Amino acid sequence: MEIIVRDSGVIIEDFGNINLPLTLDCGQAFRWNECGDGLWRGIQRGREVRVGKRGDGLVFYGADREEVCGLWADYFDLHRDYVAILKRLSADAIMAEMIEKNGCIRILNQEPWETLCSFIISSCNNISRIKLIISRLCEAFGERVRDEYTFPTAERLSGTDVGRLAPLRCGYRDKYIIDAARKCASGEVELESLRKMSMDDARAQLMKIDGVGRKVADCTLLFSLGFLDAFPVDVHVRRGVENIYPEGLPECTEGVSGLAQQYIFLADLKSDFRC
DNA sequence: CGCCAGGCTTCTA
DNA sequence: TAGAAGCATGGC
Repeated sequence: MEIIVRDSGVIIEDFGNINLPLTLDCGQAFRWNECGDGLWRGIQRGREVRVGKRGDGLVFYGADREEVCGLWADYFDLHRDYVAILKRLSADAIMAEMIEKNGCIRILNQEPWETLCSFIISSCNNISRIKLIISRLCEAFGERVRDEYTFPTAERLSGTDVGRLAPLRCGYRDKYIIDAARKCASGEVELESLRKMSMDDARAQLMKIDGVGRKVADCTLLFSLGFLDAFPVDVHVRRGVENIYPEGLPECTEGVSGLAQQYIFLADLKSDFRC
């Protein structure tokens, strides 16, 4: 991975094919906001950064070289060979068309607790309101870092009660957030240990939490724990598969179906995504 | 007013 | 074991 430090920015070469808005602001992560000049501001694991594309590379502002190579390269899944994966997926003509038209969507490696809690909030909800509730959660219970707030830890939330979540206006999901916080903080569910389990075992652990069913569990496995073959099915993916692949997913998606899922999800979410 | 949103739990047959 | 009802909220 070639790194260039220039003009207070840290540039990683060769990842300029990433589609930032589709990766950061289309239902996978909920805390990125465009801040002008094609840059996106976000915060992860307590570190705030601005990221954008510069020519053939990705540029980061507000982080030093070490943090970019460590935290952010992992977050953007830069150690995985997407050129090879996208080439493999392109064996299917429709996948090839969606990839050609929309570029490289990367599957993020987000902090697991933030991901789990965010997708508990996502249930039967729309993306703009999910973002709103999460921003209120962070302002109320997180810690201020420059222009952003950290995502509150499970430990922090396990010490509060359902009543104090009322200002979030998150509806019936409040009790699920508290249950998840208590089970994760107590170690009844050990999120980090899920990485080395089989996908089925890891999913079963997550589903011990109230408000976590198959879909929320699969989002957590895919968007934070490195299970690229997790395939969360929501209303968009169900409809997208019925429309695009009524005979079932093509064979080329095996092992990387989570990434294919994201293209299918967006195809249905944005009706103008594919054609 | 009704319908929908990156669902889940509980009840019922 | 499958299917429906109920659950909060807000945009359209």
